[in-house]
Amino acid sequence: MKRKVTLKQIAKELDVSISTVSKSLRDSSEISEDTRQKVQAFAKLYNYKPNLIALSLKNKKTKTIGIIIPEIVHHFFATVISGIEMVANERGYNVMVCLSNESFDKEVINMEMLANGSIDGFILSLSKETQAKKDFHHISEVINQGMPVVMFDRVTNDILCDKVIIDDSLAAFNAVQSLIDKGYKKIALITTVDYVSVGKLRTEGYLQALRNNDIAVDVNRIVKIEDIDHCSDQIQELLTTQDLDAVFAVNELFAVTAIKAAKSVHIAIPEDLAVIGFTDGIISKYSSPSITTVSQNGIKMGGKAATMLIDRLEANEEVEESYKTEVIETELVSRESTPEL
Amino acid sequence: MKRKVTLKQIAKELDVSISTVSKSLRDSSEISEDTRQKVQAFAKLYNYKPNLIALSLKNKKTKTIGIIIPEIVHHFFATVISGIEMVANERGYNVMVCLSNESFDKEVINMEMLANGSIDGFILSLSKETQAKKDFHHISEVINQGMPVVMFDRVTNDILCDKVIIDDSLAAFNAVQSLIDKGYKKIALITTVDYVSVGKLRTEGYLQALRNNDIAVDVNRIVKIEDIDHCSDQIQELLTTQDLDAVFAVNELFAVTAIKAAKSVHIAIPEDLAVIGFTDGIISKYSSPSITTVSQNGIKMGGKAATMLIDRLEANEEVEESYKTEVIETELVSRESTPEL
DNA sequence: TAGCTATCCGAAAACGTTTTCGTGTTGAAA
DNA sequence: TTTCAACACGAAAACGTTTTCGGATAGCTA
Repeated sequence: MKRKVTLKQIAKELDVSISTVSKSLRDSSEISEDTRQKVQAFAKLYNYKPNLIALSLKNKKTKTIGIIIPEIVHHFFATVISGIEMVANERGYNVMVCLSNESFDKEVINMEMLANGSIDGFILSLSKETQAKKDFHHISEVINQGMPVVMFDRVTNDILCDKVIIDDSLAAFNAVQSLIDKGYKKIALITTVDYVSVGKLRTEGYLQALRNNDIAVDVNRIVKIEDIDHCSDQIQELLTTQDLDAVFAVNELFAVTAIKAAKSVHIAIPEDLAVIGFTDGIISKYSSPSITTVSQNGIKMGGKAATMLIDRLEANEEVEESYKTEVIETELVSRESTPEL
Repeated sequence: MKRKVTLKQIAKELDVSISTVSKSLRDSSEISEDTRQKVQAFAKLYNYKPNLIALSLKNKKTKTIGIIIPEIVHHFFATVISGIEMVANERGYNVMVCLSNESFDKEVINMEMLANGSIDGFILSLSKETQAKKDFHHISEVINQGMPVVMFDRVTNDILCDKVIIDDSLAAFNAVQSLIDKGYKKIALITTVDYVSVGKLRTEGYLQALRNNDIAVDVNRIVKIEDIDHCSDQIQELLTTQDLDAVFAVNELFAVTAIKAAKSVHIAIPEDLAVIGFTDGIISKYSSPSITTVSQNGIKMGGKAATMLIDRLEANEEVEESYKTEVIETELVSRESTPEL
């Protein structure tokens, strides 16, 4: 077992000073060709690599990005991480991932943990609990300490920082409009409780689309799911009690659950009922029938978030103080679940 | 913007030495009650938190675990991370995640990156390319440097270290046996090319099950997928050219692709053809029909891997040198795709 | 030969901790 | 009054870097 070699050891071995070794390895012109070569050869032989922790301490830069997301077992968030990681790696950064598990407390703890020197900046998406509580002191705190933060998807207006979002409302509007264009009229909505920001926005898009087409909004056709694990019953009730020809679900799970619920009460998809979802996950793609969905492009979101964060980290001076909100365009991916009527 | 406060600043402000501040905050009995209280109050007021990077450098411990996985956009790996993160957090560790994207080079780069001080130990699953190349020098190197490594799922016998796996062969055997028990006889296999370790093992389990039940192995019923993105054609050909009553797929994607392919050629699932998969992902659960599958329990694997790693990191001495391989039990989750015949 | 410049290298500070050891003061015991 | 222990605190080293500055040597010019 040979431990990692340090500058000091090389210096001792070669009987020169630490400074000389450091300079040699960085090809400083201060050092003679001879010494440089000798040191470099020795370093190569012993596979010297500078200790990143020491560098972090010295430079006050860790070259690491902290990511805090509600859950990783969620295709959308996984794609976002993937996007972040790609850009980060390209630009010489690593990522630390923390999961809030939708808990406010864990979000706070994780942020405080990472804020104490471990990372240069945050990319985060709010937990449900945080959104419900509307308590963002932990975020404003790290921003106050001069640490850049980029929020994505689940954001809040209460915090001023860079953001990457999609136009949830518009995307929902377009989705519902596409149903209407295809001839559907009795369109139900399966959405989340209102405090989930994206759920609320998507609901608004749905309502707007109906209104724009002079379709009366029937509250009985709207079901708001509180507990995602037990949404099946509520959805089934919706499908059996209401006369519908289409369903707009604000996420993939609601969409596929609707399909399963429909099948169990012998409603044929898509013949009797069209279904459209949100978030382009693998379920929609591989479900039978495959589900038309609003694609969020997590890779792009993550990549954009990382770019914004790193750009800010590496901005020469803190001249440009203005925060931007990037809107990633969505795309309606047409699949089998929404044929023309 | 108030930057993070350091010991030095507190010391200066209170006109005492840095040592006194440090000791006061750690409740050392060396310091008088008076001074201690004064310092602690001041520290609290200014929200002092020790700089973790400085601690890492001093203690030569980062309290961070490095994770290297082939892909994060893969439900199984996401659950493993989730499991790791849970245990790690409980024991005061953070995680850094790197993705190899199934590339050998990126795996190597990531490992070298993290090995230079950023982390205390690795948890990793090999990329396909690494498995194909059989080049593990980067792993043995970090182990040689005294850094603990725990491998999971995609492991190799060429490296001695702690491992967490499932009994792929046995699990596959059980899956196929369950089909046979239900009366299926003409069972096809959709598997990967051989260099993917788990694919090979699962194939062996399939073969063993057939042999044990005196069912002749028909190579025409075995299809090995090279490119997962274009597996559809190969699978469709299998289904149309062979006379089958069941299919065993070594992963979820193959299983669901088989279902879609079957539907497209009007083979009814599960009436005409039963399907069983591997890896308990969301697709299997939400597919229609839902797919019977071998559940791998990624949470448990991740948790176990983290426990093993941290235990080793915190072992008093390097007394216990013996590496262990933990086998996580799998479970056959019965769903709609495999009714009794 | 005196002085100057160029060349090469080392000492030391800094980043923020923790910890060991030393030191000065105080009070009490002898 | 002397001695000693207890108490309270500070100096400094250490972790591994980078970088600034100063110093030594050599060769050259005047």
